[in-house]
Amino acid sequence: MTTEVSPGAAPGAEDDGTRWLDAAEQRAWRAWLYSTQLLQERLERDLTRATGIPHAYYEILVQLSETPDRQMRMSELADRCLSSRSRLSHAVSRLEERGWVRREVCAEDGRGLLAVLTDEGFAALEAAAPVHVESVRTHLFDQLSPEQVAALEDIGRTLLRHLDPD
Amino acid sequence: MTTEVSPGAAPGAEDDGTRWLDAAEQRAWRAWLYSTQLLQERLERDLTRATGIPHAYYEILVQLSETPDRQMRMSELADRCLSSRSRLSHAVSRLEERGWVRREVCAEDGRGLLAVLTDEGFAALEAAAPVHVESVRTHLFDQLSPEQVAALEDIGRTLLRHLDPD
DNA sequence: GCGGAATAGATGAGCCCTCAACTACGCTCA
DNA sequence: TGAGCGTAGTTGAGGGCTCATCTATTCCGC
Repeated sequence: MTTEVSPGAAPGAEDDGTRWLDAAEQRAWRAWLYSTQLLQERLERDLTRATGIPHAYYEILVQLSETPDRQMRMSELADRCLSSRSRLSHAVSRLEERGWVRREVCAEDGRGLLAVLTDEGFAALEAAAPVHVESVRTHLFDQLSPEQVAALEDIGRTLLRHLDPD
Repeated sequence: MTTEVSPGAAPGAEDDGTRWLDAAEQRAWRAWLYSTQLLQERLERDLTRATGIPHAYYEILVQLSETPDRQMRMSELADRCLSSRSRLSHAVSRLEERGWVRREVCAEDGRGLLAVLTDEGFAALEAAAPVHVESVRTHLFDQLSPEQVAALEDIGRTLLRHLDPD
């Protein structure tokens, strides 16, 4: 039994209707699975060790910082961070405890809340950004040729059209 | 402030020594980050909903099933699963509770333990495999051209040489 | 053989995430 | 105007992971 190849693929190749992976797909799958897992763990570890900020929280700070008044509705923030509402709610609570974000009531919609990036939060992001970029560069872009970078973008965009059609 | 581009990149482009990302790198980074995140979440959700098996546990069952006697030293299993010793130890405990794996003392090394895949564990893997392959095919390979699949393998291998030089 | 370093693995605290409720507010239509 | 439905966001339980720590065993040099 292998991951994605039929249990009997080598000898008998029974047909159970499953579209098992061929050898090239199997190799690509393993390469993607292992490289993304290791890269994510590496980036996460570099960032948290140096700054104490998990990448998911870093992403929240980034999204808020990119907005004109450094504030955003919770649900829009969740969408931009590819986060569930629940996850964002928990995360913003933690960021509030650190004093990096605060919640404000939303004037237009009594149900809504605004997440606001504080000056402390912005400072934390400014301190973390160079560390994180260096890590991304070291473990990703320094390893790839310009052609590979272009292919990576192409593949990523292709997958996003399917996974997140907006 | 953007993720990987200097805070002042647009107007002043101050030089603080950080090797910020250029526009193409920024696009590739976002495409990789979002697509891997969504794809992993999607595969994880498909697998756990249909079978109750998290992907990390599935990987353990796969590795054990690929070995001749369906057993392996804990530390080798951890290496093959790209897992920490601690993570594997916790995971095998959960798998033992389900009756899918059992631990056996290792004859050659009194410190060591063998993780053994049970018949129930093998059956669980056999049931889960078609579901998982279908998910991988639907969300990954059905979306990509053969050239993209080849590029994906190439990029993954390149990154693995750096991240996991064995 | 014996003392110290290295290796194998387990364990528990703490953190993050998911999932399934749950509250609160707005919108629509009779 | 108020019943019902949809939307915004929160909450708590439960599970998986990390990190530091701990025990047990083996290896190695003297």
